[in-house]
Amino acid sequence: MLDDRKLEVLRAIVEDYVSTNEPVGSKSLVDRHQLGVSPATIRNDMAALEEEGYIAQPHTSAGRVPTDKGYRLFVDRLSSVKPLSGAERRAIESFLGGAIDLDDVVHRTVRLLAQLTHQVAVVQYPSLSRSSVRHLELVRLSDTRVLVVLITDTGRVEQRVVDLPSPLTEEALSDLRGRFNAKVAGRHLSEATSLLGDLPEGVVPEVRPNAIAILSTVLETLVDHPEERVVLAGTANLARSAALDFPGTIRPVLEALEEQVVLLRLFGEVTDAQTIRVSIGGEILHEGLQSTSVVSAGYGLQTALGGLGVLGPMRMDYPGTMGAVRAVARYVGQILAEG
Amino acid sequence: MLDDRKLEVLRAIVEDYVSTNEPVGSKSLVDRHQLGVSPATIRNDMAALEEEGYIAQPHTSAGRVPTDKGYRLFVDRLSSVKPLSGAERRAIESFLGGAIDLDDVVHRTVRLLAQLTHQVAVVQYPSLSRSSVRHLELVRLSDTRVLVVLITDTGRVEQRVVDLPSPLTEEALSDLRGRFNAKVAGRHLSEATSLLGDLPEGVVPEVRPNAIAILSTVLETLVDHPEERVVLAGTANLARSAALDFPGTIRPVLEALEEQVVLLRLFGEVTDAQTIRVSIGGEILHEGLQSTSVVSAGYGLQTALGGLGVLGPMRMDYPGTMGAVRAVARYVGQILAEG
DNA sequence: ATTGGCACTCGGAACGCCCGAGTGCCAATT
DNA sequence: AATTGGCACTCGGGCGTTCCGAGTGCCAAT
Repeated sequence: MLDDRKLEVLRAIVEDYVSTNEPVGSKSLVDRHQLGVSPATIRNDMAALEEEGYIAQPHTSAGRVPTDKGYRLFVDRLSSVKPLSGAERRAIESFLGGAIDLDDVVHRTVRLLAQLTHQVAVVQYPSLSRSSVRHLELVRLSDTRVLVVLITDTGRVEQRVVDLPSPLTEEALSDLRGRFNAKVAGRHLSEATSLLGDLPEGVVPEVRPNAIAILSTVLETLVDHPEERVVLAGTANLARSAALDFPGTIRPVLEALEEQVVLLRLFGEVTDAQTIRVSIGGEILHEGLQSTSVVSAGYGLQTALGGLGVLGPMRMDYPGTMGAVRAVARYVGQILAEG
Repeated sequence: MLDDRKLEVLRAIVEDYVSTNEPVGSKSLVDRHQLGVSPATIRNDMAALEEEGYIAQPHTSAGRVPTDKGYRLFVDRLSSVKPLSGAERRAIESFLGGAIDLDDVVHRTVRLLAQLTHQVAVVQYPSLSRSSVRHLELVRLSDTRVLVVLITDTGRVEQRVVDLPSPLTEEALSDLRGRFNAKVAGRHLSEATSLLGDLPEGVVPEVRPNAIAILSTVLETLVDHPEERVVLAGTANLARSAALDFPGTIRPVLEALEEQVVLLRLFGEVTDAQTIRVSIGGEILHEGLQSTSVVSAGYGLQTALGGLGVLGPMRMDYPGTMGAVRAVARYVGQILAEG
């Protein structure tokens, strides 16, 4: 049904529409591309493409615009990820290289991504559940209050204050600290539940209630319900083409961006690193994001530590954006592995 | 020059314009307010107010709109901070009460503030320089790498990895940890520079280079150039009245909101808690924010730990917004003092 | 000092008009 | 069967015109 030329026409339509933001007609298509046929022929092809649902006209007597389905076909079969230029690669390297800690890495990454793609960038902190424990510190605040500080191999630091059922000496705390670290240091956080299960049994009876209190805080808040965090940048980029690309206002988009839950679903559901995912328009199951697209990837060495990517209007330079997201994801993976 | 009735007219203009978003004319003014005089009289007063620069007409034959100067007079002399309703107070209390750590307090606060005021909310993390040290932890990552973790009384946790000039044993590190904490625990971070200055002299010569390395990291990154952080929420609120309140697009506003430096200048320059500051339109020395206003306050017990507030269009409910900002700042101060 | 009267201004909504890009269809051509 | 030139048709959007009314400034009267 769709011969090569029709596909070529679709590609041309997508490319032209992305760059001009105007419905593209048969005449301008043959002018701007070497298709070797007349406008009338293109019109026939366009009618076929419209029949199949790849393109649509905003109104009669207007040019054609790609539909969700059209963009999807374009991304899947008509384009390839566009590698970054050498200058861009070097810029990424030097910009991310200067980071001093995890917060800094994440914030630099998100700003970089926003600047490279001219879209809204989102970066998830390395997921706690996929990190391992570097160190677990217990700090005595008072007789009956202890600060639990968990540090992961990716540099995340999580802390909670625990109110103890009974006073605890510095020595007993020291002992607990040793026991905890012996159990979990270097281990995956997801293993922690089983590893720590029998910990209270080892300590002397008087300390046991305190050990349990601390343990339950660690397990509940850090292991069972780990807090996932995301950071974003470049929201101003939405306003650039707002009137053109978003039906009424950009309000619903901004609202969606404020909901961590939504962002986590869009960018956090990654399992393997390296793969670039693209979600287009209606494929995104969120009301306010029906006219946006999301390009996301996991970062990390083999298993993904977290997700990152960008969100922008459907009318987006997919090859370029995918290239930028891929490149940034790779560098971030590297950097986190080193640090 | 400005008798009582003229001031009353100005107040009425501001109130009407804020609620209707339309230039207000002499006729509708006497209709909506009990001024006891005729439209013609009001017109004379308006001419005087315009002469003095408190109001302006968008174009001939239109109603009047308050100028920056008009809003300023309104805020300074014609309005008072509006206390929150009991329900609102209770909502704040219960919402902020559930926070589990500093991150949570800050994020809840900023969302709460955005929701109460329907504006963009900004909250600064407690400034490092105004916090005191709760604990300084040194974690040995390898023979020559140490992780420095600083925990403040407000719950902020800062961390840096230090590469050591020579290997360091666990015992030596323990010794250093003790010395550091003895010096600075409970002390103000701003005092740290002088307090820590002679620390290396106390340690055995072999460890001294390492002590200096750790010390310099602590001083440089945490004391001399402390990282100030801000969080924002409610950017979607900008889009609500975007077309009405912002000349072209909201883009420059969104851009300004992405610059930490700008936000810190607007919200971080607070010295005392409790005072509510209002900056209106042109008073804000930033290009993109000429048609916005900022309501900010410091939070903390007596000296401010940090700043918070909201940013919105100049056409804003100042009394209500100031009331919300004040109430939230107070609660946050309390909560941080407890935790 | 206040007020009613009055002429004047001007932005914006409503209307009609026309242009041109773009389409679909069809008969002719290869 | 695919391609093409020709042609009538559609319709959104730009443009000029008209019209309305809210609002103003000024002035003479109170």
